[in-house]
Amino acid sequence: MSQSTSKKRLSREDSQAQTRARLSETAQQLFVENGYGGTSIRDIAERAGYSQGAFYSNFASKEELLLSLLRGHMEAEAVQLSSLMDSEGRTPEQILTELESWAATLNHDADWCMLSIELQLHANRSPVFATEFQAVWDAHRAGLGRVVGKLFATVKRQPPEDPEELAAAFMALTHGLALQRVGKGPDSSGRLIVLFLRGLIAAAAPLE
Amino acid sequence: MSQSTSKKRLSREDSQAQTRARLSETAQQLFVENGYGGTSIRDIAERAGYSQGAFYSNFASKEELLLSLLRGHMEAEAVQLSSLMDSEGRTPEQILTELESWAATLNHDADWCMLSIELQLHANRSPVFATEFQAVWDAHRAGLGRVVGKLFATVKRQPPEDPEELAAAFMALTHGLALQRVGKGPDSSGRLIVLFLRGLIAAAAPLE
Amino acid sequence: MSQSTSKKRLSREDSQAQTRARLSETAQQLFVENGYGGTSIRDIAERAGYSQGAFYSNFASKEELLLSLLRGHMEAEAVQLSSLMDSEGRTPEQILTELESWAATLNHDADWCMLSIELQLHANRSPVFATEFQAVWDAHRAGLGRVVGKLFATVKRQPPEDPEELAAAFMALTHGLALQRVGKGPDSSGRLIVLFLRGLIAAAAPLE
Amino acid sequence: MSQSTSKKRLSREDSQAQTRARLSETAQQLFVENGYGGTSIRDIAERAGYSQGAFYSNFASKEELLLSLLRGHMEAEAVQLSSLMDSEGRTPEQILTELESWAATLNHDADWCMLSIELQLHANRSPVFATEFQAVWDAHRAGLGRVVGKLFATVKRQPPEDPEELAAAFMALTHGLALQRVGKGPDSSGRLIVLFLRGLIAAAAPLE
DNA sequence: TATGAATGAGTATTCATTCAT
DNA sequence: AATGAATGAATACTCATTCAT
Repeated sequence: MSQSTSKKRLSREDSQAQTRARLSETAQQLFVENGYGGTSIRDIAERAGYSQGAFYSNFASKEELLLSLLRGHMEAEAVQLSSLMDSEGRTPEQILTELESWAATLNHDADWCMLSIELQLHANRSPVFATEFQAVWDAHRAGLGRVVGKLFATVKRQPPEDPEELAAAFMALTHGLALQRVGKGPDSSGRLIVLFLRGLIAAAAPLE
Repeated sequence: MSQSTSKKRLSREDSQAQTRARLSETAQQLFVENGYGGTSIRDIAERAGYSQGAFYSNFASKEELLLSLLRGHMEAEAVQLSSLMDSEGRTPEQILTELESWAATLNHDADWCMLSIELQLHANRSPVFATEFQAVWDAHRAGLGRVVGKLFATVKRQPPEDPEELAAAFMALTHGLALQRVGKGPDSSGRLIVLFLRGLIAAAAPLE
Repeated sequence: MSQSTSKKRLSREDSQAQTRARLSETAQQLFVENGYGGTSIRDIAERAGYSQGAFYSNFASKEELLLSLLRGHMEAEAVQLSSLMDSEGRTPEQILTELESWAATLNHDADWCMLSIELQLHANRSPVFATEFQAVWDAHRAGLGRVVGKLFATVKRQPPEDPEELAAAFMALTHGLALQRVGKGPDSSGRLIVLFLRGLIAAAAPLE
Repeated sequence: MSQSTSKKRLSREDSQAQTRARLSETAQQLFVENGYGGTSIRDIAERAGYSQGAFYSNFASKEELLLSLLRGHMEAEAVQLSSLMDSEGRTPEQILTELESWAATLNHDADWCMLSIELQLHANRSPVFATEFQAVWDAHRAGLGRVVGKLFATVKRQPPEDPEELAAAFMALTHGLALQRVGKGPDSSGRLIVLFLRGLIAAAAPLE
């Protein structure tokens, strides 16, 4: 009578999904605030309003939780990249505008960016984590690289570097700026990426 | 009897300075390897070959040691920046080459760069540390900003952005790339900075 | 409708009996491998292929399960002892051979023996358990004591000790040897018991 | 001035030795009472009147403490065995009496015996521990084996079994009886060992 | 100045057990 | 009857820090 679509009672699955989601969310906040190493499972559970045991009913370990966040990260970014790529026949100006708003969106929630830094730092320390991380990272880099390559093709100029390397540089710029910015002013990485890209195009040799 | 200027026996002061130096050095390595939070005072003391007590004879706390490293950081960078600035009458090409080698030097010891990231992360967490850190950071940013401004002046172009902001962007790029690179290939931040700068110059309006 | 005597579907009772049997069996293995204290209910349930809840549907607690194993133990041993006792008119040689094969059987499944040790250890710690354990133990000791007494009567010699004490000593020997033997060579307790018994007989005074 | 032989102040070494000794002693009691697995480091430290950290200043882990107890065990037993062996020209009766008092002494402190069982159980579970344990065990077995061999030589009889195997059987008997006896009556293992030995001698063939 | 034993709060993780489904 | 998410206390062990030597 009272379960299924009711708002009061959640089915067991939904209830666990909720617990898991709340723990994930809280963990993400805390990783950004205090770093991965500086965040204890007790902190996460307490702040999310659960027992420590509840954490272990949902995640096998702290690292597994980080991996789970990484996967969420990956999915969100894949969505954004595909919207940068899939529609045809845009002008270079349109592509640049979209790139700028891509960076802005990514970082409007500055937390995403700091989390990304925590992920990178942890990948540098845990080989297990590094393996999964690398895959996500490479995919992302390749996706953004294709956008950059497409931009140069549209303006009929030769990219002065492997577009993937340029993409990696833009990601690095974004992360480095997030590190500087924490809690301070607004994010300028979108604007700077566009500025740099315009410069590269201006200095690039025409195709052929 | 046997101390003072002898080479065998160090004066008490020198001996303490040596202890302090060895602890600092070891701490820096460990912060880079394992992060600030991931490094214990016991680790530092043990790896440096001292007791934990020796650590507390030289530093009031772990954070005080980090501040001490920050000051060393600052001095080293001030030296490098001043050598970028002080000689007159260079061609734009020379300035770019020097900028490239500046980035290369800074990161040839990639450790410096990762330590810088640890410093930034910790500044985001400890207000006490943040204050001291900000001063150092601002000075550095201003110094590098002047170099960038000088470059645009030399080529008689209008910088497309406050030179200090560009300087911050290059530092961000350098840090972001260091994060990506750990343990992997060689550093490419110098090359990329020069590439971006050439682009900006190519796209910049002439002065007046 | 479709259960009762069918072979495909077990009646609800049979199905629960099966669950209980599988949990018991698995628990016994694990107690032997890791000790009573070293075995968690989760381990038992998981290895048996059930949930933790299923455990609590069948046993009130871990100790209750141990008691259940103890009762199984008791029944099995009672069967073996009665087969040592019930047939009349055997020669001493036959009795000794049977004793040897009793020990061998008991320990061929060395697990029985290690479980017995775990039971004893736990009885030393839990008064509740000790009470039930004592009853089983005493019955077993009396039964084996009668076998020993019968042997001395058959050879018309005076036992040099209360036959029950001798029986307890043989059980102790068996357990002590099991403890030494774990995972190693074959069990020699049967042979040693016979060796010692022959000695006692050789040294014993004739009756009257 | 005031340290060294003073009773009030212990030197740092002595003070640590005392801490270590108290922790060892307490641990031994608790291992006997609750088993190795059933004893927590918190229990040990609390009962001994120290912090948990003090435990880790003295022992690297719980297992290392067990190894330390094992070594103490070994030394104590070596002393007892050598006193069984070294004086010449004893009658068989004297040797038997000494064997009886050996068993009695060993177990007068019944704790030793239960500890020995805990050691054996743990050796069956931890390969690291097993290695060290085996060495001690083998030495002990060989020592007691020599005593048994000497006894048969003295009475000019052929031992019906490798004396070392007989020795192992007596140790097993002692341990098995300790398991039965906990908290109950007095130890009878010395008496039983002598009884069995007399029997073996009575049944043994004369030397050549 | 340097030592390192000791502290007490903290770490990640596992436990037996409960209870809504 | 069986499930498994959740609990809260316990586990072994590490931490930064103190202080008598």
